[in-house]
Amino acid sequence: VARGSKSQWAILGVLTIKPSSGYDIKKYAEEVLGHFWKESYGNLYPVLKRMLEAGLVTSTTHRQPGKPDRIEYAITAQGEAAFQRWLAQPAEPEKIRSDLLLKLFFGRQLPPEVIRDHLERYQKQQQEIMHIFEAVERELDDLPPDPNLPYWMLTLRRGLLLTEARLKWADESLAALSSRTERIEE
Amino acid sequence: VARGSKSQWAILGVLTIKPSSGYDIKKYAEEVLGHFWKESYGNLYPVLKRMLEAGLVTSTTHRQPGKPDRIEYAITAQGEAAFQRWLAQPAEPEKIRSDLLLKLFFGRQLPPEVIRDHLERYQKQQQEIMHIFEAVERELDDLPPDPNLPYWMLTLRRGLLLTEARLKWADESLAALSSRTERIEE
DNA sequence: AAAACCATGTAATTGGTTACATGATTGG
DNA sequence: CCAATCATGTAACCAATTACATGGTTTT
Repeated sequence: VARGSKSQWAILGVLTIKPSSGYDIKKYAEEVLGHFWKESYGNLYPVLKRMLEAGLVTSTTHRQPGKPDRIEYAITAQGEAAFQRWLAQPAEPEKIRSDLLLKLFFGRQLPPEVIRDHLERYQKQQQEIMHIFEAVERELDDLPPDPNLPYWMLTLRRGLLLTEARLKWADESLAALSSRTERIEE
Repeated sequence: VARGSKSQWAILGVLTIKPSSGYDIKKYAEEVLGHFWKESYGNLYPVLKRMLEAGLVTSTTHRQPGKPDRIEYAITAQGEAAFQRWLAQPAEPEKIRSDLLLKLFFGRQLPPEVIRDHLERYQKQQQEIMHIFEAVERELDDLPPDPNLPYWMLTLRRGLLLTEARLKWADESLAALSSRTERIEE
């Protein structure tokens, strides 16, 4: 039954909250899991089909005149068991491949202004992300008590702390860059 | 000429330092770029061949009796130009997909001990990584002056700051978990 | 004697992205 | 009236991993 599509687990996770269509799942992934998980339709729909065949989910089709059918998926007992097993297993380390770091590592071959551009662009991106996190934090604080809340907070906190660290790094890197180029221009 | 194999740029980068065999490049990637870049032989060798055809690199074969031939690649003027162009272009945002965060997000469905395991495993990993960074930092400090040094420091600092943040997160998450489970057992 | 290093490659598979195709409904 | 939302899917492509295949040399 098992086979390693990561997407599978994200999908099952969403379905433990409530039955959803492919569209719903994508939306949930974007809005809620967005800062540590991405899904694309081109992968989502085929994976859902395979999961259906594997008995991890069931589907019910709702006719909607004019619109395409809405296919709602729900997790099965088998799916729940599989999800539980996966949850308990050690997480795989993330694979890292950073375009930006690669460029900076070879940065000597680049004029300082371009390095500055790279860093400032990154800084701006991280600032935006930070604003989103802060907004989400306020939302969660205003939420009615929910047993899931502590776990959502966990992932949110990680986002906040990492983004903070990235901003700190960008700041200090820009500062270091300035002091170096000034010295050269003297 | 261009085409989007990320590996390509890492390879060209290494070759700007000195001509190398596939084996050398892999080693360099592991030892030096390791914390933000991974390469596998299964990708490296085919990509090198394509780059040869595209004129980005040249190759010279050294016969070694008994051993397989050693094929050394060097960057061409064309390769250098292409690398420069790539360096100056905005970096692509990293794609994020965190197994661990996904598990924690749905953590309510898991007994607290298992969550604790996840976090402690992560903590241990990050501690090890931290030790490596600290060792590298000392190495770089002892290095004879090199114009590349500031840029290497840049990437190292990022590793340090991010790992620090991850450790902080793990600590505070474990603490939060303890206080919650204690309350339940009272 | 075993482990680690040097050295290159192929084949199978996966896991996923992007672009394409279609089109009604709702909200500003 | 335009943009966004709802809604599903396929085809082409691709990058990259893993496992397999081979085998001598150096270090512990």
